[in-house]
Amino acid sequence: MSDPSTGENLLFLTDEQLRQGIEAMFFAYRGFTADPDRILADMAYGRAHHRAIHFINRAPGTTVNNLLAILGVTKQSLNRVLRTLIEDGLVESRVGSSDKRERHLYLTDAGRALEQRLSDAQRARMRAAYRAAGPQAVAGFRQVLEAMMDPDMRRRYQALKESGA
Amino acid sequence: MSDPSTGENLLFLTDEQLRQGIEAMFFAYRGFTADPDRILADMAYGRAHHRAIHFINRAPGTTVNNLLAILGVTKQSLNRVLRTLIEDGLVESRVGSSDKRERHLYLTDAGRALEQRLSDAQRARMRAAYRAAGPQAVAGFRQVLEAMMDPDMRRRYQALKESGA
DNA sequence: AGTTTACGTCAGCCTTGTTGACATTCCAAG
DNA sequence: CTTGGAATGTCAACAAGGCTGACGTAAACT
Repeated sequence: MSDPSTGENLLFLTDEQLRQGIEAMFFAYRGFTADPDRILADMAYGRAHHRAIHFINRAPGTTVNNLLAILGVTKQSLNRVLRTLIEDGLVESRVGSSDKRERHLYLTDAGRALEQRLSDAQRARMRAAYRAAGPQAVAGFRQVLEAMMDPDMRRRYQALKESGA
Repeated sequence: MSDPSTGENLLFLTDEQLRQGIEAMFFAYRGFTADPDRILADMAYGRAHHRAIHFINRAPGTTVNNLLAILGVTKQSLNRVLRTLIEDGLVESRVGSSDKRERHLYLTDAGRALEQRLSDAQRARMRAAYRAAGPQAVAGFRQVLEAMMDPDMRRRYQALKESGA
């Protein structure tokens, strides 16, 4: 029953199991983004706007550079998104007080309202999935996801966790 | 210690916990796609090609319509990808024998070779994550992902699981 | 015979990513 | 004080990969 070389059952590491995990990630991610996508489709916004709003809400006053690193896109790409959000009055960009080159980003009331709508929708699905699977499964879920991240992303994730907890 | 209304500890369902789960999905999905993306970048291919190749490999002889439903894109979008794969000799499209309107899709030897390269890279990361987290965490991981899928995607996922196991 | 289905294709549009080039502003080191 | 580099913004051009709409063809169904 156990792998003789390690004394441990390694059946969960077969290629077939890994393939199923890959497909599970694919299908689940689709569900994960489906609800906010529906909300955003009605406005002139897309997933990129959602991501920006999410992380600005999560770390108010964050700099553009920091947001860039978290999102993993170029400044030009982020700038396009950010510009529309600022124009539409969802995000406020304040020049840094100590370092005036930096822009610190904040959600306006309207921005927070949209963030709420989007994250309510996304959390509802997450909550349903968590509840269906139970606390122990959730712990495992988070463990595997963390192990799947690139090391620098894992560091950023941990930092967010600690700041929010 | 336990929620009085249910007699169960529901701390794992707090908004903060859900937010962390959302961020974990985001960061992990980036890692999940990073390795194949690097391979694909060298060729003229993208993530869309990878997905098509993956599912054709997984269900050889699948029809265009079926692939469409699995991938959740329009036929125009899929057709663009499929055409290049056929032109480049990675995918073969055979007219159906019983129903001649249908095209059945197969990977060529070259297609299978690329599929191997891509899925080797992706499975390597998956395997490392699985190994680091352990079998019990993996079970929880899969449970939560399944619960997160849209019902029809869950059905398709289950069907693939059974066909491959 | 007429309708529906499966597929392909043309044309055009949008979001969101990319690179490259260049201006500005400011901090900090020399 | 000057100069180099960092942080930011902006313009332009481009590509991938989604989308809709429209049209055509062949096969199958009724």
